[in-house]
Amino acid sequence: MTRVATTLKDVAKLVGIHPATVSRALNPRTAHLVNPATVARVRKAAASLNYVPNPMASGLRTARSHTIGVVIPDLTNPLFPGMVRGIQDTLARAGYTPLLVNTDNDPEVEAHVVASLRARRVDGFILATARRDHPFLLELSEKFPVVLINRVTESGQFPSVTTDEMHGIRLAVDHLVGLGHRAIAHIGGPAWSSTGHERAQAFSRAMKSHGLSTARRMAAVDAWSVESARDTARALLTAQPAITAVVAANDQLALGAIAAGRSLKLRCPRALSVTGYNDMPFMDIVDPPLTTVRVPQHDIGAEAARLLLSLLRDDAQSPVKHVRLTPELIERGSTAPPLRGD
Amino acid sequence: MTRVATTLKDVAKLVGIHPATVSRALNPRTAHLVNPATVARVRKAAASLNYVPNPMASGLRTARSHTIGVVIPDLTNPLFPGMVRGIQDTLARAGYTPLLVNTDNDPEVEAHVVASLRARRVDGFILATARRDHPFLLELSEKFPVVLINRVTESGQFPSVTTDEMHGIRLAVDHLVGLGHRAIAHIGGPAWSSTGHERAQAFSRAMKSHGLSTARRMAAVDAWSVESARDTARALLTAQPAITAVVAANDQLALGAIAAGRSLKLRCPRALSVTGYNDMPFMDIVDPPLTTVRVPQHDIGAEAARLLLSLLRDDAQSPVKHVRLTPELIERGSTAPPLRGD
DNA sequence: TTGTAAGCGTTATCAA
DNA sequence: TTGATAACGCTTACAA
Repeated sequence: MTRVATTLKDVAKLVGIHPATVSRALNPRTAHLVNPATVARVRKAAASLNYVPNPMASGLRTARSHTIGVVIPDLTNPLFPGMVRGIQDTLARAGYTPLLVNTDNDPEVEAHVVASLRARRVDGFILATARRDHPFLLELSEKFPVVLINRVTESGQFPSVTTDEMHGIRLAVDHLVGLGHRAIAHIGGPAWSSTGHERAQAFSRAMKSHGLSTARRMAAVDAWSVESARDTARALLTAQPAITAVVAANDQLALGAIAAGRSLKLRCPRALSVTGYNDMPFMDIVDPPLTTVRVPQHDIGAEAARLLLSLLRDDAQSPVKHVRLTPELIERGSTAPPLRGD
Repeated sequence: MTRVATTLKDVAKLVGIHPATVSRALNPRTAHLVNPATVARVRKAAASLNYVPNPMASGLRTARSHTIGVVIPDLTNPLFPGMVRGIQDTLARAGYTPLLVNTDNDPEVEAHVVASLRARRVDGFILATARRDHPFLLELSEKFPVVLINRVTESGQFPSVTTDEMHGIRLAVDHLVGLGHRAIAHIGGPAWSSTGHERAQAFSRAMKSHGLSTARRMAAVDAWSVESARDTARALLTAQPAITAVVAANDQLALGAIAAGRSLKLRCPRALSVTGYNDMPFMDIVDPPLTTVRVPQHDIGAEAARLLLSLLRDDAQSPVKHVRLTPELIERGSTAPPLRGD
């Protein structure tokens, strides 16, 4: 269990030069300052000794950890692993390491984990926690490069990577209207959620553009869970029996809506069509296979990482960038023409 | 974007004492060496300045990063997020940070990511990559505390956290036999996989203990994927039409077996019963709901982290520990009595 | 109980 | 083009 780490000094001794020169030779940004022949000898010696720079030493000296804080609600929510891999893959290629933490959608936990990441001296943050309030976001962004995932603020003042929620929800609504549905309801996300909020707005507009009413057909859940959606959808479907289709704000809520329908003898898709959002893994083999709006999870993560890396490079304050990706509709078995129009 | 970090020196100046004393006062392991009154003053001053120790500085000095390398095949495989959260939650409480990397089941990638974790000076490793060969495992374990997840070596020489595969597979076989099945097949994992290997062995023994034959009823897939399982199961079911039930080595393979049966007009569960292994998210709402062996994902991760932490504490070489957790059978809709015995 | 001082492995500044 | 040196912030003998 002995840890023998070779250092710059060891390499220097082997080559017979000063450690500082070894440092310069090995660092791509300073290698041009040193005699190419020496660089070659240093490289060879370093390789032969399995020299690997100590990131704690260089981090201490340079005040950069080459580490990025990644804050998500919950890794076991199937929406996130794809995004996290996009982040990991992209950061790794640039020599950065993500430090991943979960908030469980609890603002206090979020404050705590962000503090712990700051204690770890991360160089920047990727935040995938889509709350509408953002108590410490402004302060954080003054001190660190921050990229928001799946979430923007009203002011658009923070760099972000999002999908076009308006477009995604419109795809779902258009699809249902195309099938002949008129009485379409929305099961929205929790009130504190920014994506939930946006998708509800998008639903309103899409319906309006078709000249359809949303009155008494919009409900919001307490939590992004199948159970919460089941209760909410059940109440809504009971109160508004004319409803023939539901646009849910994400896949879990769609599954809840389908379960609610089933409990009311409204089989999906015959008596009730339901669309989801996200296209989580296995949504193609649930019963019935879920028609849903697919968001490019890996791409979102990759773009967020790229954006943050560019922020890390530019000391100059370039204008705040927003990357917007386009979702697509995946038509499966949970949607069908209504039994009868109304 | 100015980074102002307070240091020990700042705190010392405020209190009017030497930085070394501040260090001692703030470190729980040395606080007893310092006057309680001073400790109190230091704590107050540190809090007022928002002092947070710089882990790069202390890490450089102590040669410990308080960081753990966690190596998994692929985060987007639903088996792993639960385990990772178990690891994260447990390590965080002990002040350790996991560094998560994926191998995509590629030994070369694995070698690369392990090297990058060593470069980052992790204090130990949790390896969830269940290959039967282990080229660098011995060397790695000589230099670092290592805990294996979901995998043991024949010699049992490395600390590990596993589930009782023998028991889990037996639960599935007993369940099917109890339903009246006799011609039970096994769709096994890839040849390189240690869990695949063990579950196949477990299947053989469980069948033997019931006096049932496994001849020509065991196949292995090329990869842990639904597609690979579909092809393998299709071939097996075509060649051995008497088969009435399949024990799959994991949930994906079970889904593939169900799809294969469907393509052969063998509806699950009426004409073909299928069991899975792991109980991934949403296996309760696929079509049909999957009967499967549930492994306690979060617990596995948590136990692995605990075990590694204990290794980190004990310099003494205590005997190699193996934690074995017990899986349970979750009976759902993919299993039923056979149409007719044989 | 506290202070002193050295050093962990790098990088950056300055001088040669 | 290279060498010398100091410093990053912390911990830990050792001395007082």
